[in-house]
Amino acid sequence: MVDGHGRGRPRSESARAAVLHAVDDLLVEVGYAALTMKGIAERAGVGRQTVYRWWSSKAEVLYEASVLDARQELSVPRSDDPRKDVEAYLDALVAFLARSHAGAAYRALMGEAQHDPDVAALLASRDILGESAADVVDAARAACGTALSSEQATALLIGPAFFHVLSGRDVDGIDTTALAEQFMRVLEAP
Amino acid sequence: MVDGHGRGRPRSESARAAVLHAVDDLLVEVGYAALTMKGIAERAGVGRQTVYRWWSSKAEVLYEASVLDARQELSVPRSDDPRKDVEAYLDALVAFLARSHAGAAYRALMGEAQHDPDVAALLASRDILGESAADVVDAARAACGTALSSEQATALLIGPAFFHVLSGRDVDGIDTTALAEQFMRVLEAP
Amino acid sequence: MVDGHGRGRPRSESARAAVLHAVDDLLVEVGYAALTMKGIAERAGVGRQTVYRWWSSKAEVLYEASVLDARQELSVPRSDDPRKDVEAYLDALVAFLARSHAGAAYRALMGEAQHDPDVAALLASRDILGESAADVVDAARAACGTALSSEQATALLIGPAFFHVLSGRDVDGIDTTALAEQFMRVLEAP
Amino acid sequence: MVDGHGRGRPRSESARAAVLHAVDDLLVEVGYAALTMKGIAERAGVGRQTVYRWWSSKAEVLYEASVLDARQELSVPRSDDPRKDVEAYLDALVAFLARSHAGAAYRALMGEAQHDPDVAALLASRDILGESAADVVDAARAACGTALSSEQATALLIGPAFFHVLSGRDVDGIDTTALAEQFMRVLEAP
DNA sequence: GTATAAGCGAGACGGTACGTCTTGTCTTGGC
DNA sequence: GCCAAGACAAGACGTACCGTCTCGCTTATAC
Repeated sequence: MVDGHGRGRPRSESARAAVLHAVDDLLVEVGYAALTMKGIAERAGVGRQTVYRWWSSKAEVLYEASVLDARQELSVPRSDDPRKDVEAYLDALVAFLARSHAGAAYRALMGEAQHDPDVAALLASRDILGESAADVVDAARAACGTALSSEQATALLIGPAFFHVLSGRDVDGIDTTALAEQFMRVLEAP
Repeated sequence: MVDGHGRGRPRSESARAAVLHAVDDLLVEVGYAALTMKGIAERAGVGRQTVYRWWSSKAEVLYEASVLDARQELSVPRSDDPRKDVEAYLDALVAFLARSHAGAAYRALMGEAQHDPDVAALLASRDILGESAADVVDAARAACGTALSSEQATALLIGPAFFHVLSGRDVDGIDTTALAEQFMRVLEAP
Repeated sequence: MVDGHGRGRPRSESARAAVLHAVDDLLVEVGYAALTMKGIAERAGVGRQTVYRWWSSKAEVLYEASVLDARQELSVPRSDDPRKDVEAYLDALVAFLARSHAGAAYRALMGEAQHDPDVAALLASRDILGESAADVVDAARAACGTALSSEQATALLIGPAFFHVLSGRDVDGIDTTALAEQFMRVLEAP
Repeated sequence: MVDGHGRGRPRSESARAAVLHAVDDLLVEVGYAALTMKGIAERAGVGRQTVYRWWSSKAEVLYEASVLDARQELSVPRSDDPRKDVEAYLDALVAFLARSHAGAAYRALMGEAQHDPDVAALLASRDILGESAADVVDAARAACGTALSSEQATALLIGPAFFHVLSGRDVDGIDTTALAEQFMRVLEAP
């Protein structure tokens, strides 16, 4: 009992992995609406109670399955040029939101959060987009000496692309170079 | 057969109104997730078939019931000062997205659109936010002689506030005056 | 609306028949313990709600499916000789309890009634065995001028065979001629 | 290894007693239908595996917990008057079947035996009712010089009361004096 | 005025996911 | 090797909603 899980059979790591794998597959195959706890359990070859024991909703499973991927996809290397970093980040953001597997999960959860307080709380527990942008935003703010708060700058950076994708506009119409330039212009204002 | 509906009993306007009224009430009372076609029909005192006859999903009913009202909430009077108009529009936008009844319906549908192509098509059939911003955006563009396209400017105007609200951030933290200024600064760039 | 079922789609007689047929088949195939509402519905090609709508438990379905058969199997023609009628009834009773399809259902329900008050009430609503014996019992009582009440005579007639079968004794060891003679001897007592 | 249990920790007598005690309590509190192996284990403060290790079903636990006690409830002292002994036995039988704690367990198992061959075999392994009646039946048979076999006489003695109780008839309506007289009359027949 | 036709409320239909429950087994650490 | 704890796969429970259907009734136009 070194790991504090008390007595009894320990949690099956293989069952956990099978569930997370299954939910990943199913999201692509059937979409979020047709994703069900029953379907996840059956696809994972796992009892339904086992899924309910560790996750309380399909949103929670999806969140755990995708959040790690999301953080990785949204991390971009830093360079000496803040403007270039901003543009690279915007490229990664658009790729994530519009084309990535994990991004589809994120959009589904963000959507669900609009009418389910539990999902909203889940997403709020980890501000995936905000965190991913924090480094590049702070570097740009420091370089420009702007008066904008970190939160204002983050919304300014992410907002336009976020709105573009979530409102269903054509993703190819996004000019990240221009977005980066606009962002820097605001930060450089006296 | 003056109105082209052929023979047979004409559609009941009172049933239509009862359904739209019921869906409005129910959204507030039980939320989008618990909104069901069955519940709408029962609340409206209407047969379920009658609801299905005219709308194919709860999203369609909600769209007709609430979202179309959004346009009036988002229309702001024009003045001679584009900057003031931009700020007034942003105030209306934030009030709509974060505090309005119709805005809650809009956010629910926008969320649903992230994983339901039918709802996405429904929302795409009329770009409510983009249309509402068109006048003020075009006026500002004309006044500043910017190189930004209408679509770029729209995303720049709406995006930050949109992201702020949909990502669950504190609504009171939105400074529309600052957002308007940032927007104008980008448009005024050489 | 002549038959009082009010408005709405009328009950499907084919669904009712399919359920009763299915429960009959399943009792034989899988036994009472493995009989489930889910199984009945699936076997009948019927929604589960449809079964629950008209019967509240597997016991009720089984009761409705078997009671008519039971009454028919237990009815014996009357003759002029009460002793012969008594013996004929006992033959029918033993055949029903020990060898009949409907009798298996009856024994299952009688067993369930020992620990389920709802099933007990269901069986009490129609005293199948008592009713079936009433004619022959009353005729014998009239012929003998006994002091035994109808209920006493019924228990005396049915009891020994009933106990023999339900306690798991060998059915072939039942001598209905002897049982009939014993019964008549008690009735003929001064 | 003097007591034949081989190596390893010996069976815990306290666990065994706790299980039997728990099943006794639970039968009264929740009834047979709601009695579960899980519930028994939890009530006894015992692992589920421990219950399964020594009994294979709730019927077996119940049998060991209650039904074996039945023998003492059904044993009546012998006198010189077979008729009085018969009546005393019938009084004990009715009290057991209809009012005793152990009798409730017996009726539950008898019922279960009607649709579960394992339970039927369990009950058949020891003919509790028949054994309890053997002495009084044999004494009466000897005193009367009847032609009835032991099995026939047993069914005649027990059957009417057994049927009366198990068919849900009013227990207070049983006249054991009359039943004893009827039984003796048949035995005394030429 | 009398068909004909379509809409209406009601509610049953077959289907299927929900979240909970019990089953019997398995896997820990502790005694 | 037994024990308590508790996770495991399996699958039934009874409820809810899905979208469709079938009723009798109502309300129109068309003949």
